[in-house]
Amino acid sequence: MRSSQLFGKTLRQAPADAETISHKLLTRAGFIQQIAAGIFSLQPLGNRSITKIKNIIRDEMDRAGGQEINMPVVQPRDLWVESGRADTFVPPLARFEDRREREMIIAPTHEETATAMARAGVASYRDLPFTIYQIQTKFRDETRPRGGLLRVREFEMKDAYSFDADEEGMDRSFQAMVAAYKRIFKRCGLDVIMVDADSGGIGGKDSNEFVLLTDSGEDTILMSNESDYAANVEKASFIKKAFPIEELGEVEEFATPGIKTIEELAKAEGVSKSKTAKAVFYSVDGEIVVVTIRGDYEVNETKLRNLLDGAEPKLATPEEVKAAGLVSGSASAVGLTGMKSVVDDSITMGSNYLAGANKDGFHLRNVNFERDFKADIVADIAEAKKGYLSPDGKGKLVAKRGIEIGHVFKLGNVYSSKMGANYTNEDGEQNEILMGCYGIGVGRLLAAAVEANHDDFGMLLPRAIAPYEIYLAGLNLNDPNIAGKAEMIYETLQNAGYEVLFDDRDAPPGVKFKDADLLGIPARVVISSRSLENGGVEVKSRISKDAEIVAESDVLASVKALFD
RNA sequence: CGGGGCGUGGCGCAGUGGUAGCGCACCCGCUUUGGGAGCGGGGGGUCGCAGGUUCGAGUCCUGCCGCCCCGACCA
Repeated sequence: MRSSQLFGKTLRQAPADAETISHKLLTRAGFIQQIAAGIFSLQPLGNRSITKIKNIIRDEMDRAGGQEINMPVVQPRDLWVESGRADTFVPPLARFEDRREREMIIAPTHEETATAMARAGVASYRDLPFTIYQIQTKFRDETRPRGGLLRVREFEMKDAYSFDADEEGMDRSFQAMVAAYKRIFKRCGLDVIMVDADSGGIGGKDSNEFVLLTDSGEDTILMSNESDYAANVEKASFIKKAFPIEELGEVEEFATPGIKTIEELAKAEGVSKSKTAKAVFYSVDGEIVVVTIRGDYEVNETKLRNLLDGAEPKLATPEEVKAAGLVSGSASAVGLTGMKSVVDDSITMGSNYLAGANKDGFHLRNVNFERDFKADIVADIAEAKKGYLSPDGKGKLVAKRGIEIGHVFKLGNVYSSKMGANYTNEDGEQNEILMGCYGIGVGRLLAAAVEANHDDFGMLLPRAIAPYEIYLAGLNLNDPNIAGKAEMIYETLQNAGYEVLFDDRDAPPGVKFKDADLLGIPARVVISSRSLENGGVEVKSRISKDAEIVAESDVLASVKALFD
């Protein structure tokens, strides 16, 4: 490709509203164009990188036994009613009516259609297992897109779905995808780690995220400083501090004028926060749920939601608290009736707590679980934080930021049971197909690659996903000698199979060098009067400071050596 | 959805009531060619939209829209 023909110009300055490195560089380099919040077009260079990423993904999906399919973006809403997600998916489905007034949606993901495909195509265990995948557009009307391609509303995702007859098969299919994912990220030059994750709105039991650790990421990852334990904060657990159970004291009310928080209470009584039982009130589908957790921990709302069968817990508003007859600042589960009670297991690891008296300006001493208040559910709903003990007993947790590039789920029968995706087993009985699903955000992967690989001058894309492999710059092409030789080298490199961007513009050297650096093309070849005087052609890697001069006849060998 | 910020030429910005400007980019010519060149000439803007105040609005007021950041939320 000749620069003079290339559509898309580089920008000297990034648009003022670009904040993250990848957004700035991808825009300046002419890879992407923003159309609306979270909606982008790909220009030729960006499209080439994306195409390369997609081809790597296809290659590895195929190698892992996947079969490529294609499912529609526009779907009847009925399909989502079947799965139960029509009204619960977050963000809400984008919907419209077609000309026959049928309710349609724009798909944010494709579990429903994939399940429908399997349901139609599978009759017997002999038809299983298989894995299908596509690279397809999704639309999610996020409230807050951010960071250029990092978080968008419309995006291309590689989504794969596995279908198996039994648990062992499902696990095998899952592991095959995990292995493929590791290869994909490695080939894209990304050092990605796999962490435990919450499965959120997709459902299923186990899920793992593939995360690139970087400060520009929006996810918080907790990992052990001594073992390979790593989890998204939504999922992360830890070993809670346990205290000896004392002899249970008698409940005693005392005045606490002006005391509204756990901190104030603990301080006033001269005890650690772990000696308090904190009550937090949530509104869940209009019902008040009281959550009790030891004062030294905080509630993880994702864990709470999972306990409440996926219903969205929202902190109760002051009005709701009041309407329920609760006294904020002095509330506790003691003596409360008619509302659901959830207790974090930290409460069972201590005794004789301080807690609210449900009376303005008063608290209680020696409050104990079971004796003084009960729970409908006792479970771990505490948020892990840095410094806490790793759940595997090895080391402490440290917190890092990361970008979630991929996510894999063991879905089990979540969709097949609701949508009736069954097969006949060896004994002639009907069984539910067990599924897994596996996603990679393609554009986000590119953005992450830029976040991970750049310097002050521009991108440093790995060869596998750079739009071109070689940036060929001829300086002073008005000189017919240089122009002629540059054309010959262009021919030679292309004939050898390299993807070459030939900067044939009538521009000063500085402009060409700056563009070469900005675009992050891994190799640069320069021919100029100076290089010719020095004995030929200059060959330089994007990442190295120095160039080497080689004879014209050795360009090919030199480039090859540089790539090896 | 809560908080904050910003909308003036392709990009970056200046312009606090009186003729819409600057840098880069773009077009033409000449010169120049190793890190975003020099000189000369030129084109391009309903100042986000709609109302209002005023003799007069990019500038003041009201409403709306869009975009960005933080938070909430999020396969």
